Amino acid sequence: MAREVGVTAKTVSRVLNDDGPVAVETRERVMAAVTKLGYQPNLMARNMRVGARDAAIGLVIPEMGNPFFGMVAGGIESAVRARGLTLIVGSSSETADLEQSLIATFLARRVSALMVVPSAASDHRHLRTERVAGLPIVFLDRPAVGLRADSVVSANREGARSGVAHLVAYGHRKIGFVGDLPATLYTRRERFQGYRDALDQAGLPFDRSLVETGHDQEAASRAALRLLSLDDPPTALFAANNLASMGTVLALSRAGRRDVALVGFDDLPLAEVLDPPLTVVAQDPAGMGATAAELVLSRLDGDRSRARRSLVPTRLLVRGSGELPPPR
Amino acid sequence: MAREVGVTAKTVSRVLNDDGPVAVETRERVMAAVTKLGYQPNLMARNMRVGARDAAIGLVIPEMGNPFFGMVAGGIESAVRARGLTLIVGSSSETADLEQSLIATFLARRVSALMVVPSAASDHRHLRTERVAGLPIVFLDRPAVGLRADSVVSANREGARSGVAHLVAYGHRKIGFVGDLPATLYTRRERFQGYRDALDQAGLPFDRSLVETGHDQEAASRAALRLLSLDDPPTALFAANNLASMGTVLALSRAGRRDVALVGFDDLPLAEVLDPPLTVVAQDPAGMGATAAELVLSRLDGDRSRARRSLVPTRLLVRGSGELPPPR
DNA sequence: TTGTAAGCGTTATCAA
DNA sequence: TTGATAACGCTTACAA
Repeated sequence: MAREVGVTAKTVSRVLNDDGPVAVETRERVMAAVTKLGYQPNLMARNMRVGARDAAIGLVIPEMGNPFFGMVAGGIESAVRARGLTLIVGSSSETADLEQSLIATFLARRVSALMVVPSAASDHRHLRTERVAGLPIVFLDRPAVGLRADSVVSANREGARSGVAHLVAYGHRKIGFVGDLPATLYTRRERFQGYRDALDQAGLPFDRSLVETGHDQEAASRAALRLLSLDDPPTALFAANNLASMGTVLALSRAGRRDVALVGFDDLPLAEVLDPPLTVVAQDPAGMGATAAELVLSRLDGDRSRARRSLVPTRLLVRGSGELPPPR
Repeated sequence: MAREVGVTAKTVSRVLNDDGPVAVETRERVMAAVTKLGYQPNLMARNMRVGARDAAIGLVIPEMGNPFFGMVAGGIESAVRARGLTLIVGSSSETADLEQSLIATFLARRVSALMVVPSAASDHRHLRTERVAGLPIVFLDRPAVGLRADSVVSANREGARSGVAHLVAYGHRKIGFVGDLPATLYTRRERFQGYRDALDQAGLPFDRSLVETGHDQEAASRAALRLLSLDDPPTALFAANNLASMGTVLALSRAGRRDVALVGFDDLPLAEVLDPPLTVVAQDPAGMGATAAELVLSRLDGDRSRARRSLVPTRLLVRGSGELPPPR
């Protein structure tokens, strides 16, 4: 395009890429034309010729609106920015179909790497070809299904165990579990295991009726209310994710109950201001993104070691709601 | 690539695009090879040949972690998904430089449209060329600077006015303003104007000492505390964005003050559970994203009418904190 | 210091 | 129904 202006064709390329030698006067004429025409070299053409992949990382998350994934994306982006990589994000609405088609789009686009927060029912066998071809693929928050691949997940089980053990340490012997759906979801299962671990370690019996489930804030709220209206209700609750926490807080607030202890998994913005302030097992979403990004970068740099699972530690933030003693 | 398998070259293209006539048997052989090799046509090459732009929309936001922008992105994405467009997101960290370089990357990538939440100090004159070339460009949350272009923004001024008028209606005559930084930011200025509008309409004097500022939650908290410790302190506060709201709530909670009325701009997740529940002027981030997306789509469909500014209405959510009367 | 030819993977055009 | 050829905008390799 800019070749109309000066006189040449590929000299422009030389100028723009600081490639071969260029006469000062030529360079200036070219640059002038470039700024005048607002010329932008076509990246697609360049990549195709060079055989390079698109300088982008494809990220699939279940839901854009969820701040947890927003912070994950933020962690990735800042870790990756220095390398000139941009982030392409798509949301799967937690469905396997959309996830697949997003991944297909990313692959057709020849992204440099793939990062996926798998939806509940998805399967990743079809990515084997790409994996062996050397495309960096990292799974976030939940591991891959049917594929050995890198993954970065929270210390869900240990975190949940510590949260529940905290309640046990304050004297609770009947502790309700408010989980999300579907119950087959990796994080849900792991955190549930942590809950059981804590009970086992304390020699407390597992009571199936103390487990309730809700897939959004309102449903979680109802789930918490069901637990509280049992004949022999729990004296403490453990909420297994941020929506469950919010729902449970809502339920307690509506019921005017300030006597029920509560520990939530995942931190909330105003946790400190609640009454009582909310004790949580905090995750580190930005750290998770950054860890995954570093893993991807090392893979791009040629690290071919075998797939690893990275565990991002959680932190118990003691604020009040988890330290309420059982009534007596 | 798949041409090794069958016998042909561009017949594959015919099959994959349902183009010319293809023998049933040929089609089957091709499809077989495609699935066997996991073949994905190279989108970059296709776009280059067809002269089409990349089927992606470039979105620049100031901060990934902020749920407000996450919801905006979500609104865009779902509105645009049906058209087969994907979303490319970059964050500018609220700096003009990064914003510019992100935009340049998107342009080099030949995105089909550009959506920008401008950072505070940026200027968009350089986008004129693209605009006149017909590239859809929409500014979100804040309008463009130095460029006539489509924009979709909240009804900041009217929303703020109604929030402050609400406080006035409950008898307050000294109302503090907790804003964010920089004070030159469009949303900040508009909401401040709304605040003044409400005072004017009520015949209340404007008092410069009742205006304080903080650029994050902690700073906003300190700002609120400064207002409360004035000799003649305000009986009500208006917080001009979500961070300011959270900081103010924090300050009131720490100071144990339940007697100060508060209206926040932008809703918060647990607003309902706070004590007192938080009255807010709610924005509609997902709606904002959807509106912007529809604007872009109509532009892509050839709508060349002149640039328009779309105002997304706000909604006053009455919950308690804004209805506290002044002490007497 | 600059130009020429070729080719990246795809599709439009025309011929077989 | 299929193939050959050229072209999209760029860069590599080599020649001028």
